Amino acid sequence: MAKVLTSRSESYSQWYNDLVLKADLAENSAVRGCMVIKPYGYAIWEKMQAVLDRMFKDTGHVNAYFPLFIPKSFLSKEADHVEGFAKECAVVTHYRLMNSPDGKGVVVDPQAKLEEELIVRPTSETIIWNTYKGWIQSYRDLPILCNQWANVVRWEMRTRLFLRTAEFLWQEGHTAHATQAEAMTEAMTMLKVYAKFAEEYLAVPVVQGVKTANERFAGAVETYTIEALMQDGKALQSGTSHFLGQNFAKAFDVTFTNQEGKIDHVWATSWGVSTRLMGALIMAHSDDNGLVLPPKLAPIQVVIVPIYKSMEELDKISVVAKELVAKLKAKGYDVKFDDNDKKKPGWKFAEYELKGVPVRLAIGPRDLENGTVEVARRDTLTKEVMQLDGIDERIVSLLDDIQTNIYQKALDFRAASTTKVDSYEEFQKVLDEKGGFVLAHWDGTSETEQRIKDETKATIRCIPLDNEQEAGVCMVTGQPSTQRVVFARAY
RNA sequence: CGGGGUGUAGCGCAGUCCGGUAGCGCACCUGGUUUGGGACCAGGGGGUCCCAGGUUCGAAUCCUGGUACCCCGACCA
Repeated sequence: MAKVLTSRSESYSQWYNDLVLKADLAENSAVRGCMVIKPYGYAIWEKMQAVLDRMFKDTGHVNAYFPLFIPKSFLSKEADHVEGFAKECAVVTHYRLMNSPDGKGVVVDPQAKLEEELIVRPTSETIIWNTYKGWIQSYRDLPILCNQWANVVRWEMRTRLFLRTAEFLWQEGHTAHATQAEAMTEAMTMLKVYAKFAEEYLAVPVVQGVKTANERFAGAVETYTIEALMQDGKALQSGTSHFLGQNFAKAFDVTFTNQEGKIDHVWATSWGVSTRLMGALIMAHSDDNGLVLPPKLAPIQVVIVPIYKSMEELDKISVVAKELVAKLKAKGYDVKFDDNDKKKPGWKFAEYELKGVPVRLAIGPRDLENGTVEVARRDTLTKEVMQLDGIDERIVSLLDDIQTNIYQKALDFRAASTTKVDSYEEFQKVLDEKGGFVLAHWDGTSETEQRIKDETKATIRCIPLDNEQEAGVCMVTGQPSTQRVVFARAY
């Protein structure tokens, strides 16, 4: 088979770049740091959106939409928040262009300078809390459980398709509550939603945990995260849920009258996942032949390739194939019968492998004679001839098997890539030679965490929820510690 | 934002050192033979050589300045 991808062993990052481009997921655009998500890639994102949106609705949330632009003054109201985002904000300063005096093209009209500059949202807490102020008077107005699907802009210096782009798509939930406990429960609920989505749909096992102060979202009291492990041993933060306390309520003066008639600030959360999940999906499962997609999110779940010599043969195969397509579609699956006469079967096989289609069926003259069909599964690259009769039922269970199998594979990989260490020396050795999650004792200080980051490039990904308590000493300072935390080099 | 590399047909590249008016593979078009793992033969079309200046009789090639992408750092989801 012609090799179209750099192999993972040769260069993991090059493999990733090749794969995103060759599988037609996305490409770089004319705008620095911004990508074009191509139809095949966007179809995966749409499936993610559909599932997540359902999960949000099922947990009581509603969708709304807030402006792309945020008055500059809003951003500076919460001190930590502005500090966290100031360095990567795009700023709108003018609202009009004019013909260039030299006749070549257009220039910004200096007359059209904005009174107050507008920030292109890097996240929407500020504009939303400014809005919520008008929505909330009493505890009867609470909770507010809004989500928005939107694009945001963070002016990154170095970008990579899906993993870090200047503009990306995401959803951001913003909730307002009467009590601290309720807001905390909300942040947890959404973390669990993300974990469930990652594991059941992306087929990516995740560690749920809380971030350290160093890694916390700017403006949050606590940041909860789901951390996934990629095949190269690096961690990928795949979703975050923040307990914002009363920070934004105080910054935007959002108060309410509680049941006792007293005025209090509102409690808040925010939570989001982005097109970065595409990166997690790609890097968790795919191989040197191309994408491996979990059936639940694959745009095409089953493809049927006819093998034929004459048009008469194709016609006969089409009858069988179209019948099967109808059956599977009736069961809710996305099926494609590729009767394109311009491409040969071998080409199609390679192409659908590259694009990660979970199940490929081939039907040729031999199958018509024998009442069979060749079934190939993408995850294991194995083929089997099965009876055509009842094949739709077998495909349904096969798709389930594949979904389970790739999750199990990722889970096994994570187990094999998780190492407990008790000395700083061993820590560094494991990071360099093996990678993955490294569980170690830490004294709980930002100084030590920063030192480890400076010296090893590894960060604390999270302190797992329900973490096993275990007396020990910090591997760096020797100070007492009550539990191990998860370290890794990360994307 | 620092260091390095690369921009030549849709894609991947050679040509650049040593200046003389652009080539290879794949893809594309036409015809034929093919079709159970990226078919073959024959013919054909396609280029402001990243952009802007400069040097020169002449620039893909030399000089200056931009710009985009890739890799490695710093920053971040």
